[in-house]
Amino acid sequence: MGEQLRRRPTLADVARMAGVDTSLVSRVLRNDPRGFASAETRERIRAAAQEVGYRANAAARGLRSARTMTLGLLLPGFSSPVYASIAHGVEERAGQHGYGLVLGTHAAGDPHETITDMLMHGRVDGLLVASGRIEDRALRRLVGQVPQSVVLVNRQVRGVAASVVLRDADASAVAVAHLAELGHRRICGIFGPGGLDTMVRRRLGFLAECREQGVEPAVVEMAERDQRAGFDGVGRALARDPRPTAVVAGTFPMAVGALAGLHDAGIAVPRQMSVVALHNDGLADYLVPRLTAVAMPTERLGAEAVELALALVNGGEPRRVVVPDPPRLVRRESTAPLISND
Amino acid sequence: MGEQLRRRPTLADVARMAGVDTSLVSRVLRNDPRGFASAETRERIRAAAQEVGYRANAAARGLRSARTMTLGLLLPGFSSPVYASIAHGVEERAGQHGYGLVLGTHAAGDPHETITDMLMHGRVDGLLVASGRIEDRALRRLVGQVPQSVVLVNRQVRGVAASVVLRDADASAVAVAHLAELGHRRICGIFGPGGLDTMVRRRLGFLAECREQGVEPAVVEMAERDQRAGFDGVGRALARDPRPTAVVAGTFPMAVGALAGLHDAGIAVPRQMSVVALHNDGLADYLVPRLTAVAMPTERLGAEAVELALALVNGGEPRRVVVPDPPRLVRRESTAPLISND
DNA sequence: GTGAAAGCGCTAACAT
DNA sequence: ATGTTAGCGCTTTCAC
Repeated sequence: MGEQLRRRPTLADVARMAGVDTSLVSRVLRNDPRGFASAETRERIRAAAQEVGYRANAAARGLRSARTMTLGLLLPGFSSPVYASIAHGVEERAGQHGYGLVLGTHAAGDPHETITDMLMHGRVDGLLVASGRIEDRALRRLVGQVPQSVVLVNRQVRGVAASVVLRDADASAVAVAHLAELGHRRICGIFGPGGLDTMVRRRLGFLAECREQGVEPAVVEMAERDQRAGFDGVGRALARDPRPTAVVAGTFPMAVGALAGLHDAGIAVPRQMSVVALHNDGLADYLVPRLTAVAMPTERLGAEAVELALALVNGGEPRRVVVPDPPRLVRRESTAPLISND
Repeated sequence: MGEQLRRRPTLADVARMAGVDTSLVSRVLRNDPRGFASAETRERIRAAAQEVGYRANAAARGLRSARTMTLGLLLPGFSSPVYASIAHGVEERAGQHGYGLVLGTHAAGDPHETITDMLMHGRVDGLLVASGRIEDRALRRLVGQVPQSVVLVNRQVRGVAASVVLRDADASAVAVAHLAELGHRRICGIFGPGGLDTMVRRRLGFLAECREQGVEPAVVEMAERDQRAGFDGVGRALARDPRPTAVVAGTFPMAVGALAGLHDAGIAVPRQMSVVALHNDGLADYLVPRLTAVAMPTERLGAEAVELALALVNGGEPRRVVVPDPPRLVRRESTAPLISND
């Protein structure tokens, strides 16, 4: 019959119940190698803990050990499928290491505030920044204060040594190569703002592969990278002379918007215009037509970011990581061989 | 010239620098009403804190005050637009109250583990459960252990007293009324699993409004509520005899799937079949055709859940809240007047 | 194999 | 208006 406690049970409660000292309870419950209690005592302690429903208080533990076992993840918002996927990868891998996740977005407030609060108050052991929107300067300033624990996700910034990115240039190349193989010779790339380094890499990869393939490239640069930007961007692509016969959209939402824009313009996809998205998403199979896309390992991106962050937390050196998995073409219905040359 | 500290500055550092006691620093920095320091001292303390870059240690503060200033949010995953929107509402409102957000999903692991960990270890002051997938029993068990701090979001469970839901039945009614006004007399509702209480309410509202409007209802119940379920579900709807002339999809992704399914079946929307989605999303404007949808106040749902949780944390009584904002029809291109009776 | 004691950084009750 | 004191619950030497 355990005494009924009104308050949260503490180590002391368990210790009293098992007739041992708190320190021993602590060691046993954490499987501390230095806590080699006799099998019998161990059992008694475990039973007592079980009985009162003991749960270590995270604050006390964190205060004492200076480890929160929590990682922070800073996102631009919850909406984009790419960020959802990254977040999923982060959460899963963090969980495998026994780490929890504190989430912050900066859709509304001042990004630098959020960042500062999480790291500076010691709420998290490390911070993953997966937002393209925070200014480089703010980032450098932050990292100047706590260099050991900030990892950039899907982004590189001069002066920040720890980052994980994907093979963006190769993704563009895969898209272009696919279209070239289908016979397209005038391809338009619709990209987001040139200030975002993913976009820079994708555009460079696009241009390089066009040259490689003997394809005439056109580039449209938009101020955003959402559906509307794709919708508007494809209008600009159609105005080009000579008109391209295929489009590479810099993001998945842009491709969705491009599809809508082409439909509104009365251009049939893929008969009159082929469309490829950079990044894949479950939605692709439910669009009309089903969207050909270049799949990128976004979950793994999140997972690798966690690994790097934990390495830093444990005193490792900052590194620039490129997730090695190659981008992979998922062929669906929005691309087809070039038919007429006009 | 401030001494350069290697370690994180603490209250004691600031106190020493300002030539006062730590307790005074604590009070001044928190604007504690009982800490009426002289303007001059206050300034000195603020300056010192600024100089060394003092940030209160969250663990120590949490340990002492038994408040973490953090809320937990349990989601089924990051993908669904509805959950993204709820999460956004939660984060924003929590932030307004100075609360941070710990995120947990249970896409992969055992949901009850995640829940337990967050609440039981005192990492969060309250927990918002926005997952339809966790079994009622597990939920009741959890709430039995920590009744004061668990709020169900978009869900009601017998035995759990604190919850916030939307006017689901009214959303269905809005959709049906719209279709009835367009002349439709045979409407099919495609819903997710009957075990989810949102789905129950939407189906009931659907049937009630059909009766009200003198419309012949058909109901298709799917095991999921994603795009695929909508795709497959619309196939089942088409097989009904007499064939319905309009479809109400129980979720937004289901409507997306339904659109795709109808296209594959060669049924023109809205000429041959009207489609309405329950819940709205930015994607609606970029589908072909643009999707008519019933907008529901999901961000506010999240915000209200935060309010309720904080009320509980502060000793308030659990309540069942229904967000009062009425569902609102957003008319786009996927619905049209009934043309032929066959 | 187990216990005693100190202290992480902060807040709050009680002085003065 | 400011300082003293105690202690939140845990981990960690160091002793025995």
